[in-house]
Amino acid sequence: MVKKTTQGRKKIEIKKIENQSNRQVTFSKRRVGLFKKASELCILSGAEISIIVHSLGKRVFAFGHPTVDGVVDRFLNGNSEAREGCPTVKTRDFNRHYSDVCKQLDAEKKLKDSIENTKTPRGGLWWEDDVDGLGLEELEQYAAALEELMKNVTMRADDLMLIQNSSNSLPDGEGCLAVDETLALMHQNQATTSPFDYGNCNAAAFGYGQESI
Amino acid sequence: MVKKTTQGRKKIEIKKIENQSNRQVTFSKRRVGLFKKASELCILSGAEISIIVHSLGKRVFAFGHPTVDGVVDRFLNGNSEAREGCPTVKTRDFNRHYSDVCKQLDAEKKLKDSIENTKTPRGGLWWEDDVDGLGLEELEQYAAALEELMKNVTMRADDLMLIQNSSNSLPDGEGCLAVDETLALMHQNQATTSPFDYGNCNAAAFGYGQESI
DNA sequence: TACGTCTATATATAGACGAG
DNA sequence: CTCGTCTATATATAGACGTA
Repeated sequence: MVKKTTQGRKKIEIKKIENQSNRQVTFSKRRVGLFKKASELCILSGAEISIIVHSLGKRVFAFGHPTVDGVVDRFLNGNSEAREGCPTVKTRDFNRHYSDVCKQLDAEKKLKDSIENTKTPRGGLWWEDDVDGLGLEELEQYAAALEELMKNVTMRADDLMLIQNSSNSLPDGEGCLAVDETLALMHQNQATTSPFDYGNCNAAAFGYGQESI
Repeated sequence: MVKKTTQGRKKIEIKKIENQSNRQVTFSKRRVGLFKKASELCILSGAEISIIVHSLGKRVFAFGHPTVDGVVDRFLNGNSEAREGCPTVKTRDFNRHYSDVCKQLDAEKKLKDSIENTKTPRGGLWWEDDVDGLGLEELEQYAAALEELMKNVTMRADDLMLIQNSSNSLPDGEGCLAVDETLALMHQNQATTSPFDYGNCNAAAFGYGQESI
């Protein structure tokens, strides 16, 4: 019987791996692990997750959850009228302009989605690897997803400003009531804080060299 | 000695947790775990990662690696001239328009960054929890980050289309050489495929109800 | 060089509780 | 309810190899 060659998993320090080869391997393995975790979280808790990983070199990996489409459509074409009547900030026309691009991308995306779905029996989830250089379709989808998130954020920011403004300039809130209701419906507030501390995160030294990762 | 109350970790099936309470708990725990993994991956492999998590209810959680700023500036103000001379698709003016918004957000973000950094000694990493309802500043930052990613994606897509176009309409690529060089420099191609299979991912049933998560 | 596989071990975490 | 803590176990994965 030969000597056991593997002593099992070794403990490693969480700091940049200097050995290029090891780093590449670890990156691959852990990326898979991360995506798997994300997948599980999605399924278990029903959350919507998007992960974008820029490797040092050039690769872009992305993970995302089920068609981020319906929400987009709702936001773009749906009940956005309720917000139209109120004095919003400059983000509004940005949103409007954004709609056009989204439309275009959505069109292409929808087309490509059918193709993608056929070759991804998993259906709900889509992952894209090595986006640049190959997947124009994936990029479209990826972009659309980001846009959706973006819009969400912008909208929320817009909302907050709106609230802020209304409470400042017109404390009575007359004429903006509808919006406030919409907001309350969209996201009922619930403040909590959860501080994190993942060790020496600041120790991450970035070197944007021409690595092969 | 009392009877052992915990039999340790139990195996669970990867499918949507029906029990609302359990789901919430699992969501929190696993989200932390996911972020930690991401953090480790960032540090170990020196990658740049952004994670956006939309919980079912309204919360938005985000994780991101060191200031996604420098890249933005480079993309916005920097060497984007090389691309100006070539026939690009409609995404160009979108980018331009986008710049304005980015500028504004960047301005506010930069201001808030200093504040944020003071209260986050980790420096490199930033996380935002419970964005809506509280952090207008965080929203700005979040939005800016998304925008950056968005721009990356759009740009890549743009590039791909450009390449595609040039190879279609002008196979010789005359006049677009500079761009191709830029592209090659930006991301030297390297095609690989890594298929994934994380079990029954399609089993994820989404219910966008008014849950408390 | 770049990945699957194979251990043995380092971690993540489901469930149960206790504190707000 | 919403979270930290505490086990005991389910997973992830660092190294080492075989393969393409």
